[in-house]
Amino acid sequence: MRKRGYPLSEQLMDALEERGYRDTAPRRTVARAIAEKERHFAAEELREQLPGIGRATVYRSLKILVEAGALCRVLLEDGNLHYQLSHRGHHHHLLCVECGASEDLMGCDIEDRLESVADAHNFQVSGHWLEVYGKCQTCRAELPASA
Amino acid sequence: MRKRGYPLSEQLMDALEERGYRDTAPRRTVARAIAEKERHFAAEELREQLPGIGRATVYRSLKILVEAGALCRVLLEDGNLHYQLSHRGHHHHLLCVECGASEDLMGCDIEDRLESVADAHNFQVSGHWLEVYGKCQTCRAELPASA
DNA sequence: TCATAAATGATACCTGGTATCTGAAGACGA
DNA sequence: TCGTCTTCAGATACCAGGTATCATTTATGA
Repeated sequence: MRKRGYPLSEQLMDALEERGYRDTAPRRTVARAIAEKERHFAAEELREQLPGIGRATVYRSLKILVEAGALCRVLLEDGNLHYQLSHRGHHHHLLCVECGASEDLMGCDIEDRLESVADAHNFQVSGHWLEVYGKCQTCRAELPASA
Repeated sequence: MRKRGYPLSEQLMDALEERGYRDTAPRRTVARAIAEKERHFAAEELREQLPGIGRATVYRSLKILVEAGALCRVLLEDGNLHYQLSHRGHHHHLLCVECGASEDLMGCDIEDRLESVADAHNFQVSGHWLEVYGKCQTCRAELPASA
């Protein structure tokens, strides 16, 4: 849950401290860089942006932030794995293939539908992965060719 | 579409020939190995099973079989990519996390639901990726603990 | 302040996959 | 059946993204 009134990077650090992780300078640097991201990003992209921070540290930080629910993984259409700031709790993404924007899809009824379809196969659902690709509102307006 | 009455490996070869690929001994070997698979499998697993076939050949064969629609990719819960024989056409998988079985989900109405949810966000859907994880009928019967 | 556990960064390694290149094999017309 | 042309195969080098290892540094709490 992103809260207003204090910096996003602090919220990331808080999420780590809640889970017993220490407050260190490299982690703050990573958190600040992530907090400035407006889009989903690749791990390697983040690393290149932080030449002073070790590779392992960047990857470790991403991993624990995902565990803490502050970041989530995004699977791109080309199979690459990206990260983005997360509303905690289960949700999906509408990913724009034009501009890379991503919109969160929360509290939709796709889960219910899945459950009932799976039920019909006597299958007990424990999890799922869903990413939706397409064109966002802005890009539809800019490129109305196939709208 | 898998047809009855002639070997699956022949159907795989046919799918390749339809697309202009040649009928070669290594490809037949790969096709036969794939045809015997009852589960989704990793590329590397297939390769180890075929020590006489070059690494590149195995990967190339998988690639063109996917392009030809005879195989499809499966994203496992742990993020690994596997392959499995495909009913041609768009479908999803119910993947059992206990035994690895996978059931195809065709002609369900999840797409429609996606469309309408996306519509509400002024988002034009062009594609999606969906995998469903859980427990299949057989495993539910064997391990009724959390059924 | 100090002891201790945790974190860091350098680096080696691993996994899964692709690119390159040379020789071999299939396709096909004469 | 032969010759030619194209595709294919296999070896191997390479690459990307990520993890393991380990000596050193740092945060933390008594």
